[in-house]
Amino acid sequence: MAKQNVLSALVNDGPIIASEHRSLSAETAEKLRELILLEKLPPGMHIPERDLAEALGISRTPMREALRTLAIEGLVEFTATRRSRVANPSIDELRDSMTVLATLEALGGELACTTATEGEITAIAELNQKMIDCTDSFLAFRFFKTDMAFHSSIIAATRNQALIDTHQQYNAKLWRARFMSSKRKQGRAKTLQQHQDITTALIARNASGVAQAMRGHIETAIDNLNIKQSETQLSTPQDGDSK
Amino acid sequence: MAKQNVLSALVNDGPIIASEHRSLSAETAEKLRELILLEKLPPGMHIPERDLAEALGISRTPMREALRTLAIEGLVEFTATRRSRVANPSIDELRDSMTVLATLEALGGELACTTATEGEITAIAELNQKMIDCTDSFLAFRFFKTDMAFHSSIIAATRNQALIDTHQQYNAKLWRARFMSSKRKQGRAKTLQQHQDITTALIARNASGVAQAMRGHIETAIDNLNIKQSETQLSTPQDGDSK
DNA sequence: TCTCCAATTTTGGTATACCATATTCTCAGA
DNA sequence: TCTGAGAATATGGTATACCAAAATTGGAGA
Repeated sequence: MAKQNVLSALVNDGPIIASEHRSLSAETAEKLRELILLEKLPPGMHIPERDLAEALGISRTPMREALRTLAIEGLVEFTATRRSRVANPSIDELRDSMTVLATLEALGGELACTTATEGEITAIAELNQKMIDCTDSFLAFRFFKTDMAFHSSIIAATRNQALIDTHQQYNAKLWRARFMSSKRKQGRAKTLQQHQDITTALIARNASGVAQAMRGHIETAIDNLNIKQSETQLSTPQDGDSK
Repeated sequence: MAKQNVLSALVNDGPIIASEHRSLSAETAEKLRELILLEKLPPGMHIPERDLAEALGISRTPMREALRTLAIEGLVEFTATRRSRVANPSIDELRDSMTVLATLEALGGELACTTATEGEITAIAELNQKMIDCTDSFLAFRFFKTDMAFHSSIIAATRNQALIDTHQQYNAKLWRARFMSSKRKQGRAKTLQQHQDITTALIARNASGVAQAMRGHIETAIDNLNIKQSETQLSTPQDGDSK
């Protein structure tokens, strides 16, 4: 049974231990999120809840809940007959999501101009600086994580919980696409310039300026997506299931 | 046991029958949605999954899934100890959500100007006309439903599935608040004028005009919310549980 | 009468069993 | 060798049992 072996290989760390008061299903959701984003579970792969639950040493009940959670986030999708698989969004779908994200970020920047404390703006500016320091290094992953933190910090400064939640949702859904986009070294200079523009406008509390800068920033990511699409003719297979 | 009686009273229609191929949990979610929006299950009321499942004639498993689904939509929330209750959003939270909704609708209007077919625009204009016809009648509920359809149709015309999904999510969360806002007869003239402005701009495919009109429209709803708040000093109790 | 702690009850989390349907496999017939 | 029908298997949906933690209750002691 090749599939069983593939799934078993995911469990080097032994069964999941609830570190805090969090439930097994929440732990499982987090574990799955990581496995999907790192492509240990490749896009399109079928996820039989029984097998994967067994591989992770838990029962189907929390696994089902975790899968439902990830389906909401867009990392997992269901076939017509309810079988779950790792989502494999088309470029069009990613573009649609990014379009919404661009609007959410623009709103966030606009609101943050009136709600952010001086301390929060300072922290955001420091993240901007940290990214500049990371640019020339080999630390692509740290660069990316700082990028994400920069954006999330701005949204968090709005104190609009609905916006924070929805933004977080889109971030999860787009994590992989943005990570791939971020690896394009050619785009880094532009990224840094745009971040600088955002930071400058934020310090000046220039609401429309921040909104425009953030919208433009995400639209660049959409452009990168299009470039990536034409360069590598969609390296992600339609069905990653090894069965 | 008073609580049991209250819950049992919800089930005049007998156990849930899956009408199509839909799962029990999906049916249950829809049933709960209705019960919550019509305040058969009042805001703040605790929902013990065992009792409510029994009242609806199903087991806990699909009930749990339904509750998770509604929690995502914002109609149900969980306490620190995972007990579920009907959401009772504060005015501030509603305002936050409406702020995001305003942005989503503005984006929708903007996109629709390039993606909508002539037929879709015609259908939207007809909904606008239908609302005018409803104004003077006693049909507050039909007026409201047409209002919702008007907005959803515009979003649907964007064909941006991410936007459609997220918009639908916010609609569900804000359904009750918008219904209450819609009952203010004083605001109807303004509502109709704004709808007319949106329709006119849409027919002209004036993207920025539609966006601005739709944003302004929702912001009026936020204002209504504030008025409502000062008028009736929050008639919804902090805890509707009758236990 | 009030307070606080322990016993009891309630409640959510998880595991498991069973069922219906979807999917896959096998092999007879062309 | 190919096709298709039926058997065998896989898979998701639901019900149920049990457990640990939370909430409630009741009563002893001040």
